[in-house]
Amino acid sequence: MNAALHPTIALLQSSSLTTVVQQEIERAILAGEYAPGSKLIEASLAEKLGVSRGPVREAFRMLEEGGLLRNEKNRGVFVRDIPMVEAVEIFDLRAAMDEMVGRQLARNIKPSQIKEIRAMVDDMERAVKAEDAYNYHLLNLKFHDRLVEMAGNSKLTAIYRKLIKELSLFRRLNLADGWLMPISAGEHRHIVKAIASGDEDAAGRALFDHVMESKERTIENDLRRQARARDQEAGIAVPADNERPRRGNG
Amino acid sequence: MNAALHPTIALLQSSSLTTVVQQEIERAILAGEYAPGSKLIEASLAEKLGVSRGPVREAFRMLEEGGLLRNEKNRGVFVRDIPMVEAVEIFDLRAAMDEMVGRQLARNIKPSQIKEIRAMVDDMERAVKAEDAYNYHLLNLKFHDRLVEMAGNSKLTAIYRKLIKELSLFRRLNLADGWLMPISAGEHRHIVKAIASGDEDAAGRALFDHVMESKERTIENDLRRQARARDQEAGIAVPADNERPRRGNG
DNA sequence: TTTTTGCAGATTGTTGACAATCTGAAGTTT
DNA sequence: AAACTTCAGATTGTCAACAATCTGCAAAAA
Repeated sequence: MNAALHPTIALLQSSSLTTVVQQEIERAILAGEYAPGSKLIEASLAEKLGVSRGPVREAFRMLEEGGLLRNEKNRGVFVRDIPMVEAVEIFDLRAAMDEMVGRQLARNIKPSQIKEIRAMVDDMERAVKAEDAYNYHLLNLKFHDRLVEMAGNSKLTAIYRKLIKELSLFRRLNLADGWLMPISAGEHRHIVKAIASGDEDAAGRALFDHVMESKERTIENDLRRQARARDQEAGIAVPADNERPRRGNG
Repeated sequence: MNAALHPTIALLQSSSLTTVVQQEIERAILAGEYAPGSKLIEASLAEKLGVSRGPVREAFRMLEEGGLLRNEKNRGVFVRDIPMVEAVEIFDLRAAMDEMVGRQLARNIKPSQIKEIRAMVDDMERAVKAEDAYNYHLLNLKFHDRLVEMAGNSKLTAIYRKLIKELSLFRRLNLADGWLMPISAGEHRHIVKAIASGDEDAAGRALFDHVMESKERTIENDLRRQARARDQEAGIAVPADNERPRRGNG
């Protein structure tokens, strides 16, 4: 009888080799094991994972549609390298989505949820004091993800997460900006306060502005980085990136 | 050497059997040739399209990720049937996106573009006078698509189009509401006016409200429909014809 | 030297075959 | 009659082989 799906059963039903491969490749990419621009070879991956090329190809098509890979016919698939303009576009989109989230939460958030996100902000401030940039980064991702999730729009949540994944391919943000942590942390506290106050406009604006600030920081960071690269290029030869596709204009 | 990709060459480079199959299935679904909930059989489709099952499976994975198909392991893929709650979520998301579009256009739209969208509204009003609901529907889609496109955020455009496709699987909106055309048309004229005035808030609100109105109409439509179905069920047995592609109202 | 041409190996695109699983109907048992 | 079992046909999951295409290098030509 088809009774209430036991979790183990549900797991077996959903996981085919294709989905397992897809998840593993996605994990590896997001973990930085395959750098943006690098090429993924079907046969090698298939062998490494102990499957044939079929499931690998299917996983490639999923990740391609998901925005993590780029495919050039007869040449191969590459980890996508998000250009600056696209990162900016994503930030603008995120800002609109987060504004929507803020307004929604200001209207409907429950006391227990307020408590939860306050605790997250506390965790982040602890990370700031400990100057633990990496942990702060993780907590920051979790904080925003949780807010979106709390807004209760599953479609929004799904798309938001996709965007975050793509943005994580924009490695240039590098979060070397450790000195900005206190600013970001302060904004987070302000966001929570605005949400808790129930003021839709304030909460929406707080989140919108926060994302836009983040965007500006990223842009400045990138400009500095480019300048530094140009300076170096004047003296030393630029170390040619490995495995860059030639004909690519993604 | 690597001169400006001749269009024909670019076409051949991008089109593999997988992509062709993917586009054809997508076209068929959006044209209503496969009803939501109906099952797609790999072998049949492969034979019909004159290819083997491999490319069909790869296309399935792409369309699955794209939100048009649903996969159940060992059972097959089905055209997704968007439930009411998800349609509502999409409307809410669209509203936020369209608001963003409105604000952006109010700031940056060019005179030639204003002229263009004014012409589109004129076309729609002609369709209203002719009581041509189908054509109005197409023009309406085109109008909103063009606005989003003009906003100049390609990521936003891509996601917006995906959402519209999914929404089109929510057949229940039926656009039997021919009598609402004049209202919708009036809102369109108001949107253009707000954009042309350069008032960000007004333009954003005009588009936001327009989408929300559309959402409300869809909900009411669905409630009426459910009520009707319940009435019928009291007397006649409900014909449960799943799994049958129907030709009909496109 | 510089450019062109022509392989040989590597890699992707496609296919058909086989294995695993599901579906539904018949028959069997209770 | 209702529930359980069996089983054949249909369908999906996976694999390995073959075909088409690309890449890089070396020989030939300018």
